[in-house]
Amino acid sequence: MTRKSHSITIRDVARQADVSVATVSRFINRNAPVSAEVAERISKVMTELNYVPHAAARHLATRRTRSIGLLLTTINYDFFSPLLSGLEKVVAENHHNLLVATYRADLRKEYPPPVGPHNTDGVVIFADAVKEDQLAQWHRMNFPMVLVHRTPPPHLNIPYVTVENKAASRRIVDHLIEVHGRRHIVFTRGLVDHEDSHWREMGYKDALEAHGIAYDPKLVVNGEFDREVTYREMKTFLSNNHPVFDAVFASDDDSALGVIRALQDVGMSVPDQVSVVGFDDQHFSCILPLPLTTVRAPTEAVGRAAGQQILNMILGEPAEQKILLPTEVVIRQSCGCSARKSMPKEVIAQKR
Amino acid sequence: MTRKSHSITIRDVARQADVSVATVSRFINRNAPVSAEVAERISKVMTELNYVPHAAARHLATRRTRSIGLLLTTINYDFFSPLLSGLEKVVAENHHNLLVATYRADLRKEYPPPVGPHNTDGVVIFADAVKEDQLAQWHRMNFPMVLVHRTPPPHLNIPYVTVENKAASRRIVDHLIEVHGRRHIVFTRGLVDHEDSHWREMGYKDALEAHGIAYDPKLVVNGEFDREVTYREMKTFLSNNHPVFDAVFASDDDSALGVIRALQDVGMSVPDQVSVVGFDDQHFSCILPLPLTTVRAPTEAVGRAAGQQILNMILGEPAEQKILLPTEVVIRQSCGCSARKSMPKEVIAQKR
DNA sequence: CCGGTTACAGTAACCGGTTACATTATGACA
DNA sequence: TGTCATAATGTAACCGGTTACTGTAACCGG
Repeated sequence: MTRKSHSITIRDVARQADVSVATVSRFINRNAPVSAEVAERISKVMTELNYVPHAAARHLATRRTRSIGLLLTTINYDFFSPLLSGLEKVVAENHHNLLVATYRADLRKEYPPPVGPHNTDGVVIFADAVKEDQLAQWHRMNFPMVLVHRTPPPHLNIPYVTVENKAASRRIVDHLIEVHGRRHIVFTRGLVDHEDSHWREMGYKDALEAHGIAYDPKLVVNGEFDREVTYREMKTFLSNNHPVFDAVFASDDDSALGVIRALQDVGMSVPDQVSVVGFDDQHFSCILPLPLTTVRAPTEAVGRAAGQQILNMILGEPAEQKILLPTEVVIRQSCGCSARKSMPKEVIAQKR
Repeated sequence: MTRKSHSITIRDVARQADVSVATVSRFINRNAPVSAEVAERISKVMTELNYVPHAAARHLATRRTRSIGLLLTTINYDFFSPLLSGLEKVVAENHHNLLVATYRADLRKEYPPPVGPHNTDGVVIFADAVKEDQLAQWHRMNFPMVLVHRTPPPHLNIPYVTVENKAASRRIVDHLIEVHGRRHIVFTRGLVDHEDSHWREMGYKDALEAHGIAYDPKLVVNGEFDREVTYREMKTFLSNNHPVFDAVFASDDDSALGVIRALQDVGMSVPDQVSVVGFDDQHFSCILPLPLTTVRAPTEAVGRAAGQQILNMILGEPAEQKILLPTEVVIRQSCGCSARKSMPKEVIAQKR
């Protein structure tokens, strides 16, 4: 209110340095030669006046915001920490800003996305944070986008970066079958609209089929990538008369925790009676009482790659249509493999 | 480049709806009466044209960006996930945007802070992300700021929100002394410039003094709030001839992990020989092989409070000068208290 | 010495909104 | 009926930068 805020402008600098605003602008942006003498004068006045160019004015004139948006469904989840970290790093290195926003489904009717062409030069979109029609519209107007942990809808060639879900899921379920002789494997599904969940389930099915095991929909439990939900659903599963099972492939590490707890509740021992494996290799997975056998997803690298991509697109340089980062099965003990006697080395070595 | 981007402007809408730009503006901002008939027309044209006001133009005209900045030293740390989550929630609820930026010390010489008055209507500053002279300058120009996990320098009455460090540290060290009879307690210090670390050390000293135990600087180890650093420093500590000790108060949970690993390396048993306690109650702390006795810091609430504060300041409403959120000692097993037989309930119940 | 290039600098239009001020129509009230 | 408040709308200046266009002086090869 009444922020008269005699903010000092480029004209103040120009006047004080006895040059034109154009010259000051050129000096700031180094996009045209300025004599050493004048440069010196401008520079001095700028620090004297503590001048910082007004971003909005610059944006308006250049039609570039130098900021990129990140659209998430939620932040409240450890998973996003490395993603954000990787993204912010490359965005900052390239002198851009990062606008982080969530766009929950219930807001979609009433408001347009909080970040978009009006706001940013491009956006990174996680999973199903925005709907297809919005993607299509932005695509039509050539607005730079990179999808993360999802693929574009058909006929929209929007670059995306995600991780190898299916093959790794296949391998970790193979491990359960081949090494531990498990044949009745529960899958706790993630969020239904989530491609990660879909492909992890595909990998699961693949593994079953490859070993001549029939897919039994009764062995699939909903978990929503959530520890608590998975716990509840597993309890329900266990309290009804359920098919025999001897292993659980949880769609992520967090839900694996819910699974383990539910099993312990009813007195089933992990990993002796039931092997449990997860996905993601989150920060906590290696330091659990029963270190989790899981699939390592390079989430920080996903963030970096997405940042690199969106910056390329903004600069008009070519972007990869598809970046699929490799994942890796990490054998620990929750599947039944032998225990080490102390906390694993990686507790320490693991990059934060 | 050559993004001709015939972005549709308010004048396009005005022309098509056969009204003036002022009327359209008034309709959009609902800050002056517009006849129902005209409103209808404008509304229709707007959706037809898919018009979204250009943020920069609006910012320039109103001198308000409707976005608030968050300045961190680093993101790569699970600790920030709940902070961000809480902050983003209230910022979004109040129709503002969140600009997340890191400002590492090595950038400070060369660049001004990536977020500031040129960019945002106010900033939330974590710990020592910006230096005192910068704080002073912003304060002088009345730029809204809220400090988080730090207090303002003397004579700058900048509102801050942080957690109760000293009293809780005192209590958890009391616990070590009174319940477990420990009297030779190592403290692994956090980052030296970090107030949290400072006050946690003060609480530690208080507890010692209250029990007539002399403070021994040889029992203080540097840890920098970092698992790996703490591990290394503890190893160094243990390999030189060190004073006898029977407990460790780590300045945060992450470093407690490093401590435990270092102790296990040299064959000391936790908690039998040495009690270990931490601070923060991070997401993983309750699911460790040895669940950590620690102090719960309400980090998500800190984020929410900071958001509320900065929004108040921006709206010119009064802000609390100081918000000190309570912390709570959480007794688990790493101090030597009795174990429960399965994973603690809170693994499930804990809010994500 | 001349035409042409280049280095350097200034003027002013423009980016797309907001809003102070002006204008007209309308209804209320004395 | 004249006065006044109010509703509804328009005109144009302004926010603080960038940049197209223009101009001058210095420099260069012939």
